Amino acid sequence: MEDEVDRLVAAWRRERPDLDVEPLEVLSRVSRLARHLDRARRLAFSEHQLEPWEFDVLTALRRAGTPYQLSPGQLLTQTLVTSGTMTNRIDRLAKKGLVERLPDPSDRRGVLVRLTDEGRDRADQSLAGLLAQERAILAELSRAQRGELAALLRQLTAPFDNIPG
Amino acid sequence: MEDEVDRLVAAWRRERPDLDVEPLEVLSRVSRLARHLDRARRLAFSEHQLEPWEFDVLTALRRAGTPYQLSPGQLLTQTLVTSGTMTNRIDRLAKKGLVERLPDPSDRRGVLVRLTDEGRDRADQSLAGLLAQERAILAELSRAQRGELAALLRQLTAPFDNIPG
DNA sequence: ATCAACTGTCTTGACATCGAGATAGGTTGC
DNA sequence: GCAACCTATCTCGATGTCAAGACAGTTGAT
Repeated sequence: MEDEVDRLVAAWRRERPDLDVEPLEVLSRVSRLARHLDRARRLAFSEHQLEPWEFDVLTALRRAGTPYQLSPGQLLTQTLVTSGTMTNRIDRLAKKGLVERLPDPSDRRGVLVRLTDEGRDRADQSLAGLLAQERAILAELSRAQRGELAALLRQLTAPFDNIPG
Repeated sequence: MEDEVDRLVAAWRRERPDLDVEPLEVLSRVSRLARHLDRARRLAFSEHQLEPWEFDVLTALRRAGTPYQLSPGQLLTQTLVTSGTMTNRIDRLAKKGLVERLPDPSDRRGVLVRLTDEGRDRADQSLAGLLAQERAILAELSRAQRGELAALLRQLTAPFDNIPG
């Protein structure tokens, strides 16, 4: 089945036959798929009155295990946003009572962000919903294909995640 | 090589062993890779004093071929933004002299957005830069692997691009 | 001890995006 | 012809994000 990127690549080959646009076959699909996923996630979370950015922060804390706390800095590397954005996110989540800010006992510059009980419940509930939706999207592929795809993507993400970028 | 998603999945398996989090192996990588790509693109385009959103619009018009014009509606489906966003983008590009707005002769509700000569040059210059950068990122994979990856991604994007979503 | 360099978090202002609704023009069936 | 519906684009207000810089606290070299 053809997709929008097939059309995009065909158009470039017509307009700029001098260029090799093969990289777009992979990376334009990654960007476009991510945008589609964002929209789908926004819809899935709206049942739980949660925004995608709230989900990202709450689940990062949930994954940390008891006592469900991380520094803003640790949250940055997991969510790939800037520090100003994270400060703002924590403010809003705190105002909603889903997290609380505690002083870091071992570094007086530092802060620890801790999930409240309600925050933990919201994270748990919405994760199940997200997984159901993602499973539906991935039903296009066999289990073996999903494994292959994950492995290929890992080769591309690993350099970003390991070399400090 | 391990990436951040491996750590994320391992954490969920420890914290929520009752859930099957396999979908995250694929889709969390797609989302994170897209964010990394955004940052890399922003950097690559800054040499040409161009923002990623400007690139997206200018190249959509460039791909259309002479006379390099499309309706705002056609630009929407290619760039996956809302109509309000597109109006705003066209306004700003027009103010910079990179596109111009013309009335659609066949539909008086409609508008045609046309690339100026300078807009076409900027699109052509920045495309070459983007491709060079993307090639570097994809050097992690063999040509055959890139082909496989593109094919697998196409299976996921095709439903979004074809069923009106 | 002290000073310079570094780190972690927050502040600020500019700006791009979204969603909902407004407006004007087109289309269809009767 | 005309009424009801549809479509294309734009307007507006709210909001989330970023980049750059401020600030307090920490670390390492001397």
